[in-house]
Amino acid sequence: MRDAGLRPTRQRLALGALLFGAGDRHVTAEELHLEAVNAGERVSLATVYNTLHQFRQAGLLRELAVDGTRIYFDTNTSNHNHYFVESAGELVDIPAGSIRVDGLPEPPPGMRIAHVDVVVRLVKS
Amino acid sequence: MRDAGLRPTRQRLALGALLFGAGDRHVTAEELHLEAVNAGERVSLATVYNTLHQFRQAGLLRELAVDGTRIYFDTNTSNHNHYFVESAGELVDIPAGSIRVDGLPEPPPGMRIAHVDVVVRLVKS
DNA sequence: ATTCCTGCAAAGGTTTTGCAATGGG
DNA sequence: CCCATTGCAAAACCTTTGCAGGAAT
Repeated sequence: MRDAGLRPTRQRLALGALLFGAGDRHVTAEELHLEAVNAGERVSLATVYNTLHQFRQAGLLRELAVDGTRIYFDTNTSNHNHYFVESAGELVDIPAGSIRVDGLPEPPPGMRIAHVDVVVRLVKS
Repeated sequence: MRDAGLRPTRQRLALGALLFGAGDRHVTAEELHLEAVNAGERVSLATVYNTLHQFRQAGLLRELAVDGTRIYFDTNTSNHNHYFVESAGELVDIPAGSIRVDGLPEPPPGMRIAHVDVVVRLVKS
């Protein structure tokens, strides 16, 4: 955390423990805030937003835009893709390697590819 | 339009003309509203939202969730993918067929794949 | 005449901001 | 002691909703 130029404050440590203490996670700011409060942490929603963005800038989280109204953060920053169940607002990892994307055209001049996001939308059948 | 069970009102006709009169487009509700007003149409933002959703339900538009805070509508409903330039909030079609996605795993039981969205995020280089 | 549609303004949900107070280093 | 960080409340945004008036069939 110091490596990222962030002071290890009580709030950041608590949020970091929740985020990285139990495998790969997908959370919204509000979900994480609720979890922290339920765990007895005193932390404001504004600080949760700040912290999530700081962690993302530090490369600890990836931001996912998947439903147009919420922002999800993913603790797994490696190359992988997602299922999204719209009815539940639920995100699930698809293991890296199982999906292969071929045939990407050259990006327009002056641009480079930052990332390729693949979202597989699921509905009940 | 009647086929979709929608009355051809002045507002819907005007928005339809803007959307489908000039090739493939990607718009947000606010952009389309501004365009309509600039073209001298009297139409409210609420009606633009209503109309976009009705057109989407009728299969005339596809909804794209690409930046977590806005909803884009795409007049091209065929199978294709997108570049997204975050700095400009700009969406560009990638021709169908140039990208191939392989190796999709089986969806979880009781679920089926509604759609696969591929977004190639571009940054200035 | 009936039913659907529109517009306005208000409400809703999520995210950001301003600024005084707090607390790491 | 500094200055980054926090918390609160307000504001900013985008989107949806309620309902009265208006338009289409």
